[in-house]
Amino acid sequence: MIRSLFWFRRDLRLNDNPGLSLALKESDEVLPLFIFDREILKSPDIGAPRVAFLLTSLESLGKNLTHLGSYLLIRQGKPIEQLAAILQETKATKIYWNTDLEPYALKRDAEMQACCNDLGVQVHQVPDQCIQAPGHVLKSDGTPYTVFTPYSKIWKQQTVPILHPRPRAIKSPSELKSIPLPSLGELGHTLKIPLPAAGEKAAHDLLNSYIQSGVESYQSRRNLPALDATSRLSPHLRFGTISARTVHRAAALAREKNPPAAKEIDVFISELIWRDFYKTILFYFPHVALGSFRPIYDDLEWENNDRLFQAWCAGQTGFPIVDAAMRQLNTTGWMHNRLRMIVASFLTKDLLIDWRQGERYFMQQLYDGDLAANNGGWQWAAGTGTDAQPYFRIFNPESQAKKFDPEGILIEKYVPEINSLRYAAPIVDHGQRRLKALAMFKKVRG
DNA sequence: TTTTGAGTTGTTCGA
DNA sequence: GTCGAACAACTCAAA
Repeated sequence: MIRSLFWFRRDLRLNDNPGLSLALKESDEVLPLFIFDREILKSPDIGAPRVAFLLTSLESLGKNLTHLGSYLLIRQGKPIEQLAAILQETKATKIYWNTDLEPYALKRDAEMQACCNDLGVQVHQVPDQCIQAPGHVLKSDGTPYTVFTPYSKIWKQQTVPILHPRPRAIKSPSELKSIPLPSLGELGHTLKIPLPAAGEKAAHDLLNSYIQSGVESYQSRRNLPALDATSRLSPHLRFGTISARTVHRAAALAREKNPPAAKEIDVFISELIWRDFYKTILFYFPHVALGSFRPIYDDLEWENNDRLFQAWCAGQTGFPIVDAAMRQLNTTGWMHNRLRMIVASFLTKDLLIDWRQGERYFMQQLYDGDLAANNGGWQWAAGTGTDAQPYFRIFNPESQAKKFDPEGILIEKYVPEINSLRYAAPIVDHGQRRLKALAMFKKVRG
């Protein structure tokens, strides 16, 4: 009788879960479990939105497991200690998990692997996060790409892995002592904004409705934040309540069925490739998590004025499009991609504040906050990253607003006081700050 | 090794 | 108002 553990982390689903499928195939009994990691919970990058989304996703996962005749074992503490205890309690001889490519996770998992080696427990780590795992898209000399366009060209030549069907039943060992799912308050957070529907069903509902109407006009409408023209799948991809492969498959089928919309849908697929690209960059160049991809830019002399930073966070800069964007973030836990670029450019190039401060604020406020994607986006905007925006390309908040919110619908929604005396005066002069930013970059470029 | 072409998402200036 | 060039030469990828 073979008894295994399956460790859920960022893959909170039963559909297309390659690690879980493998565990079920190779075992008579599988115990599914999740561990609240104190290390992660106390990170300053964690905010109430993500913890709340996690809790709801776990609740839903637990119910779904119950329907399959199993259950979700929950523990809290240091993963390696908890897992060692569970291995002992169950006498399981194998453990499965899907690979997580973040630096902290890689280190933690390597330690767990070593611990299992000592205990004589077999470990199976299964690639899952990317559609094309790092190593599948490399230059001809075997090294990783650092430029997106050639990366995406090779990416598209690869075959996309098949989807793993949802298990029909899961046989688990008799119930172990589980802690009840903690409440948000118990984890030290309070949620002050609406919580989007979490869990696998919500993710599939979102995908289906977006594929039915939305994806066929992605390219034309994706840059207009006043329209609800994007999929909103990002938190689900973040927590794995849906797999990127599943999203890709649905988009690829829609593309086949609707050839006139192929170009529109290709841009949507391209965003999935960007997701793989930044995960791969983080995997091969983990220093990006702490500093610039190009070390020369670690010498930039940011002003880091705290009053300006607070005004940016609060959406009180006096620049309507920036304030609307920040208020969208603060009140919904989500920000449209076009707006993310605008506020990132504004923080770095107008306020001359280190991109890492903005990166952290985003992580605290976003439901979809993901290290690789968020870091990649911020480094792009700051001009410090791979494929960096040329440093002289500085967004003008006014022309961006004119181009992408021409009727001022978004601004009106989030900054209703726009035409009254109550509205803040601009906290900086864009023209002057632009020149200052150019000078700041010129200094480190010699 | 050397050479060549290209690079997510822009802005400003001057004709 | 519109349009093309400059921004500043840099780095990467591939031949």
